[in-house]
Amino acid sequence: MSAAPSAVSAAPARKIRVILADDHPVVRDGLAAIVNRQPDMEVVAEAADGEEATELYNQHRPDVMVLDLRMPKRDGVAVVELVLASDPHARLLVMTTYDGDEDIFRCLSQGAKGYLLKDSPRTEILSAIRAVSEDRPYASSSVASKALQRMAKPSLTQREVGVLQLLAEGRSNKDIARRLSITEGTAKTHVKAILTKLDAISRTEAVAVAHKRGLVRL
Amino acid sequence: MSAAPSAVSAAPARKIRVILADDHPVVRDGLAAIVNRQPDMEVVAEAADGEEATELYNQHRPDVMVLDLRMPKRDGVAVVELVLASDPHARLLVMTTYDGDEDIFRCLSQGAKGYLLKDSPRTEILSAIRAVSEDRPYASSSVASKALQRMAKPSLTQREVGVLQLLAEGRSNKDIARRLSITEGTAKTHVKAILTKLDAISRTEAVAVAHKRGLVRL
DNA sequence: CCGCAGCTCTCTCAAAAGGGGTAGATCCAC
DNA sequence: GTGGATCTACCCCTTTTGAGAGAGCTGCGG
Repeated sequence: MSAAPSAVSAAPARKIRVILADDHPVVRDGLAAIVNRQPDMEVVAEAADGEEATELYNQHRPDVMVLDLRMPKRDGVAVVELVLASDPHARLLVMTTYDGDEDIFRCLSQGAKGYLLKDSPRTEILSAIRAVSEDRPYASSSVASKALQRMAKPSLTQREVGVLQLLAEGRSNKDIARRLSITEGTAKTHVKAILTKLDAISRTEAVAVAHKRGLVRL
Repeated sequence: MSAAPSAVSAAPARKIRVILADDHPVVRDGLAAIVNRQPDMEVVAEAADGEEATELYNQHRPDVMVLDLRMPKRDGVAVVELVLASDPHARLLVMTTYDGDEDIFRCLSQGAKGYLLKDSPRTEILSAIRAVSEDRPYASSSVASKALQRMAKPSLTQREVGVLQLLAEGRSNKDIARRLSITEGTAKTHVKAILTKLDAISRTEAVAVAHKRGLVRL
């Protein structure tokens, strides 16, 4: 970044170099088509999974990497972590299908510069890439509002997330206790805390809420 | 189709006319890029929702329509039904993100010619389109095996599906009974049947199984 | 006409879940 | 070091759930 920081405004000479990381070939092609249609952008590499994404980032050091949140081998959160560890100035744009995925916040708090929904219109995708390439943060409007809502709501502790995961698999309190090596009473205490925090009446409702918020995986 | 049925093998003159229907612009662009790269295919229209898909089909009468299963306004199942009602020879290729979505089977049994996962490689997508355009059925290998598994397993009755939906929302038996205007006892009977058929011990586990199998929506 | 599947309703009983409160042990931050 | 959050564990009590077993009613197909 000391080598060529000269991004003088009226200089369309240097294109925004983009890496795409998504496990769906169709999505990669679609993004590539959209990006390459722009005179000031170019796709320099494509990754089909998280490992590849990390490697290709280090090989190419692009201006922006567009990252799917859910990928084989290494998910978006892990890629963000690894890439930023090796390049603290990396500009990462995280993309996901699901609105309300809890992992978005994990990515953003770890330093991803932007967040985008997969069903966004082309113009929004391009705005996001431009914003992130200039180191400006970008978030879908729907996410900005969710972020606020989320702040208001109490977050689950680590233990509670663990219990919730088992809850979502349909385990009983007794079963949860056995798996976590705690007493059934303690398991019930955690479940009660989860119900309160998620504002649910029953464990089943808690699981429904957790799915909606992307707190657990399918 | 009586006008020009002459699809003599060595006649690359007439291209396979394709309509794409998907609510994600990125996916449409990706599919369009893949299809238009082929010398013997062309995209003649794109739809962003189910209503548009139905209209455009009737306007263009393409050789193949590639349909996303989940779309705004009208989902894949409904589009398949409507299109086949107006054109019983329509060749429809249904596409979805989720493996194991129960609706696939509904589409196929209603007459969709093929099924495809969104994360399929390009070659598979093209094979599927070619197969369907020639009126040959096509299904991802993973689906073929699921179809068999599914046959073996007991299917839920209409009522049970309704109860399961409420179950997945976290409703209690009493609540389910009220909403369906039946007694709590009857609700319990249905729930018990669901537990038996899904091979679950608790209602929460039943919901987990239902999610895995795509029996309920988020 | 009979049988079967689906939906409804009833009953009993044991187990699980949920709501309330209390409290000791850590660990971390102010 | 005091306070707060977290994890652990326990108490009592009510409600809900799940298992088992019947039984009446419909509508459809053999």
